[in-house]
Amino acid sequence: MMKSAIAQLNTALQQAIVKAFGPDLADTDPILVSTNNPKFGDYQANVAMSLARQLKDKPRAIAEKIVAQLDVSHLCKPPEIAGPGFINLTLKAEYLEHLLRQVQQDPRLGVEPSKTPQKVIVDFSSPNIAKEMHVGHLRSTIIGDSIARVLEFQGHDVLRLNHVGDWGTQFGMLITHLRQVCPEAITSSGQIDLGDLVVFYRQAKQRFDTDEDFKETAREAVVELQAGSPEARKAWQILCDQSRQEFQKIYDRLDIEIDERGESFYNPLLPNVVKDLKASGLLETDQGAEVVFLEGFQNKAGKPLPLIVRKSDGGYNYATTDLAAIRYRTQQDKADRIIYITDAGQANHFTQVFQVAQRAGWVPESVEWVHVPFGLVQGEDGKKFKTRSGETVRLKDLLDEAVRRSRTDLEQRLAVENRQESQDFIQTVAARVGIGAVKYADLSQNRTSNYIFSYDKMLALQGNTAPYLLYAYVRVQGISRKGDIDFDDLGENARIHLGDETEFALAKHLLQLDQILAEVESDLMPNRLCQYLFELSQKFNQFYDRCSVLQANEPQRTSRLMLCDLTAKTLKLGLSLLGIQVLERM
RNA sequence: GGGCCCUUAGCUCAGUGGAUAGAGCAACCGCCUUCUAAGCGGUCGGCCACAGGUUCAAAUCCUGUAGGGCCCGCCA
Repeated sequence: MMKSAIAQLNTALQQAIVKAFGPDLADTDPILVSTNNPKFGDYQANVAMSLARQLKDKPRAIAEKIVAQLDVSHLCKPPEIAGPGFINLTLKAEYLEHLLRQVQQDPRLGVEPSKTPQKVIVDFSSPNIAKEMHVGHLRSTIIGDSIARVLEFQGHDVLRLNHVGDWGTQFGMLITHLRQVCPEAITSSGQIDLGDLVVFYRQAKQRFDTDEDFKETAREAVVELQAGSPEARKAWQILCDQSRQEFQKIYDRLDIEIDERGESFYNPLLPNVVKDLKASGLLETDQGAEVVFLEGFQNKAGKPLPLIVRKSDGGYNYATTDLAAIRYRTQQDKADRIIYITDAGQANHFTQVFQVAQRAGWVPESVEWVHVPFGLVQGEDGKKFKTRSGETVRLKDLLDEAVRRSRTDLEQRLAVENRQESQDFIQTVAARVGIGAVKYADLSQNRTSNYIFSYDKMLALQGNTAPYLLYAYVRVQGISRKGDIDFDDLGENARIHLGDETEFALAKHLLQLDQILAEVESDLMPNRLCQYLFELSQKFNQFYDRCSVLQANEPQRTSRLMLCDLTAKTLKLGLSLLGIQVLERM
């Protein structure tokens, strides 16, 4: 909504510049930005300073000449010139009221879908078969889901892909080990749970690292599997199914949808990847391995670094799989934008793989490839997040703990306030708040930096947390219950009239949703949406504190009800794009 | 040796060219006969790591330095 206001102001300023200084300046950018302080109005045009040298005049004089030609009276109060030559613009109340009215009648809250919808692939989560999901998967899963949700809302055709680690040497050792110690686990399904599997995996890994004979047998098992032996194949299938069921439990809890397309999917395509690299002349043999030498990457001796696409033992590795995936995603899926959500440590790998794909001519110019990196999850000591005994934290345990703590907080509050609530209510609120807190804590940080994980901070009842935002939403629902208000039926003549400064602040913020979503769409930074929603909640709480709603006289009462309704709808939509569900009461 | 990222208030972090750098937490002081005080207001707190450069304008862009993290040939 405010995007259109900016566009109109931009055009008007450009016209004024031309009127003042002639057609030579037709393409001048008015440098129109939001102000950082309400006392300077809503927007400021900074163009006068930038033109000073070119026009050989003082910025303030230039600003005056522009303002003399500027006609924005239908949108703004009279422009003011301040400081060295800023042109300050303040939107009129009537114009804001008009915009708010439009937003309220629009199920998309004034956010227009993209005019150039794309086919987008979001590659995220990607746990490994036969291993538990742990904190390391948390960020990819949560950030990827949110980015996918925003892009879907913006009208793009999004394919959410789970590139699970379901292939490779680990299956050789796992199958070999299980044949010896627990054969029933790989002959029929449902015999062992993932916890057992993880233990077996650990044992297998240890044997693989220390026992040469075992290592050899495991290698043979890999070959067997790759050759399609029915028995090995079945074992592999069972292991995958078992893990898949466990992953699904986590995804269900997190309310995340994702399509599995694991590494094994690309298996049949790998030989052609190498073959085509050879045909393109990029492939070289080095120390028995098939490699492509990279441009701009050097090893310790200063020689070009190779990307290995076929190991000396003839096997393929993750680089090969990723190359096959890039090719499949551009050529079969016809993706316009491919987004990888992985930790920052893989930045080199992706740059390298993409370089090779590009040099091989597999990626059209029009396709945007983007690695969305994120930092490590650290404990409160700043070190890698571990349990007290030094183990990796299982995602399941992490979520359980968040919900448990959220439940304890809630029960204490109920006791203090002498409230009686059903077990069902307690369970639902604890789960939504706990899971929401985990998600919000992660999403609200700039993802590129490391992230210090703290239950206490994420579940804090005040500050930039999920509970704070959820509470703002609940407050609106409280008004609706108390006043028996149907927000969808406020009457034909319902109008917004802005009076108090908190009403103006809230109204202007509400109208910025479209800009924020456009930013997230291009920058892929969900923390901007978090920041927006947090500020919205703050502005709502300020309004709530200053302006009584139900006790107000008409037409103020209806106007304020509309502001409440818009706030709630915006919070609900925004939170849903973060993958967080709201509550009616808490 | 090479590459990527980070360094902003006591703590956790926003802020990728515009006015006196912002939140939250922590500390201290106020505000519930009134829609859930899980709230609101206020006080305190910063050579934006350092040094140069570009610009009318730099926390923001460029170069260099220091400190921290991560990655770098057959794991993913």
